[in-house]
Amino acid sequence: MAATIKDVASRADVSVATVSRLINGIGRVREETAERVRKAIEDLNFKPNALGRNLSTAQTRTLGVVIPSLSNPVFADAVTGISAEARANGYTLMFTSTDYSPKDELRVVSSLLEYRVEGLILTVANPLNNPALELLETSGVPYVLIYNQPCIKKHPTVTIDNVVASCEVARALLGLGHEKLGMVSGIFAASDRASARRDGFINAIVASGRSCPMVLEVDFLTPNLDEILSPVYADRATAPTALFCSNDLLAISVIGVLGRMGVDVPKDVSVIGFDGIAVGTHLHPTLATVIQPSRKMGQAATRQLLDRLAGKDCPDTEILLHTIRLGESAGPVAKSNPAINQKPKQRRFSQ
Amino acid sequence: MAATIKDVASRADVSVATVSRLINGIGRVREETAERVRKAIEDLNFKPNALGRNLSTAQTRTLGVVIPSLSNPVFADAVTGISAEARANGYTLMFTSTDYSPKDELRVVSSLLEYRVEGLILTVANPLNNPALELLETSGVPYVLIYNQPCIKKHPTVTIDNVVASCEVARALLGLGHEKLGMVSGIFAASDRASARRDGFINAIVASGRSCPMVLEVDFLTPNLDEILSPVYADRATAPTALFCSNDLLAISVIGVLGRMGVDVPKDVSVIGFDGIAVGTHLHPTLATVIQPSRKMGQAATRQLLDRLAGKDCPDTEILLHTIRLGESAGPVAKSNPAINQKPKQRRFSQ
DNA sequence: TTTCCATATGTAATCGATTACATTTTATTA
DNA sequence: TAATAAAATGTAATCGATTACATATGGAAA
Repeated sequence: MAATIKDVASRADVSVATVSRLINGIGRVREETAERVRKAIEDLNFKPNALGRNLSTAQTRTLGVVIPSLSNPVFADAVTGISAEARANGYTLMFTSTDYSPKDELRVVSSLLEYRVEGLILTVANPLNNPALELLETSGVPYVLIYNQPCIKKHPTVTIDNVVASCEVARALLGLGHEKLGMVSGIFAASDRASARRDGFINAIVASGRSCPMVLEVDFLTPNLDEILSPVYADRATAPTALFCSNDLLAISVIGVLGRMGVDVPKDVSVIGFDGIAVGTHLHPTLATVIQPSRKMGQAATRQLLDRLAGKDCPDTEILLHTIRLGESAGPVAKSNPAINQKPKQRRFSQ
Repeated sequence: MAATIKDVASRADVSVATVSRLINGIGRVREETAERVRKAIEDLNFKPNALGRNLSTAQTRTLGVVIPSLSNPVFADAVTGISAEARANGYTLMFTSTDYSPKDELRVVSSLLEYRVEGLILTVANPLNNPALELLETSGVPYVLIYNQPCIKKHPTVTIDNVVASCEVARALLGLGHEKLGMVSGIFAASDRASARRDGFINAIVASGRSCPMVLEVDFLTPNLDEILSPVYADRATAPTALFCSNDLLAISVIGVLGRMGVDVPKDVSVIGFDGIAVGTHLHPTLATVIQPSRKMGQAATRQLLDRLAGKDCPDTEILLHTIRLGESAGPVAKSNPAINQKPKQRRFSQ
């Protein structure tokens, strides 16, 4: 099949050692010989077999990436950062997505370990009592979590402070005069981020002396947002005038659904998301959000992983800075209350 | 470091052959012995080293994926499809993005070949005279293009018919009564898709006896859309009443920019995109577009690649069906032409 | 008990590189 | 020119699996 180093060696009439030395630029090779070898490589269209090399050197120069899904641009952005930083350092990625399934997490990590990735970057559903992470710990292969919340287990993590950011969101909305706040969130069980964002949001509101805001939990994969939001906004007098959504995609959907219900954003309701995905800046109105430096996060995680591989010791948790962007979708609360509209309504409270 | 098959063998007091047989379920092993070996594997936390296995079997069960960018959800969706189909067949992905740089294409393909991926799925900037594809051809490793246009070189390709789809877009817009059509496109040199979409669009219009529409080429990475669109829409009497954008992200940006310029979509101008990314359905107005079955495309490409690996022969070009979605962003041309720019008011659509 | 065969297990070559060490060739110096 | 150092190259073990083939073991049939 493909040419091997032996084929090259015999064609150039040298030993495999000489070919190897030339390929890797180690040791000296006479220019005359080198020329012969180069020609043989060219002629045979030889590419060194990374399997042989890796087996011999016990280095694969390969990193594993495990994320829930590429459908959310926030992960895609992180992977872009990881990919760039990895390639800049001569590493190739073995990539897998888990569709938010913990069972897949374990299977996938196990498979990556067999391929002897030198390290892994991952986002898991929940880092607490996570079998995949436990497997990683016993295996001794370095890894870094991104997006996940720091937890008691002290997994190496690069992330932002979701709780603080969500507090800031609450304060910003209160600062705009909103008194009736609400949160629309993805499933908490599937995401420690969503939980942290809820906690920060609620805490800030409660700390300000107000009562607990309405929290709507929606399954992001099959969103029937209409059904959930329309009863709430049937009575505008009691409905929230500002909604915090646990991620930008959700926020965009919420704005769309509200629009179709005749509720204008931001005139009637302010909406703010979380993530800072690029498309948000192009919308009209532009999306208010918490910007995570996703690409940089991927880069930083890769950087840290490479440092760990090099034996440097790194802080367990690396917190990157977020930014709040008060886009056009969030504005001051409307002065006057719209016409009263009474209808029985049902709400789903969480927590 | 990590336990090897030898460690397991000596701990279970058997030969490596027996361990190997047990792991792979080949041949017979006495239950009593099997139990000892299983225990040793458990005790040592042994994971077979894929490098050794692959070297010996000359199979890596690995596929390479090369795409321009994950920032466009259309590629992310395809990768999702690839990932799912690959995993279902026991394959792992080696993933790389090229940032639309042909130089990176070659480098990256070369690297994947060294890792001995069994096949590749890729989207390149331009399949004509592409060094990366030439390398692939001489190497004999099977590959399948996705999204790329079929060309003279007969590369195996899974795609939709961009030309036909764009013709349909033109006809649909004409059918809505629009006479002044325009196209906003990404750089043609960086994408054979963009070129094909332009060609189909223009051809259909010219074939209908009308003159060539306005075509605006914009650099997608640093979009100064305002500067390009505002002179055009300074004079509404001559400006296009319908814009075809070469992809959805661009269409979303265009709608945003128009909105900020006081031009309402779809009342003043209809906008239709291309790709069918998920977020488009959640916007208000929902995005009119050409839906590519991206996920399915990734799946089909993987399927075809596996078939090729299995020695089946496949058609060079596999064309999947697209769908035109006339979302709310495209509507009938306005009856009367506003002589003077007027500020848009609250929009309200039913259905 | 002996023979024979199926089953179970072991031995050692192999995959394609790297690399320590040995050996040969070339250049330098006296 | 011989002695010696430096440079160039070769030999063979090694990485961790698989697997063809050889051998050992045990039970059934003769």
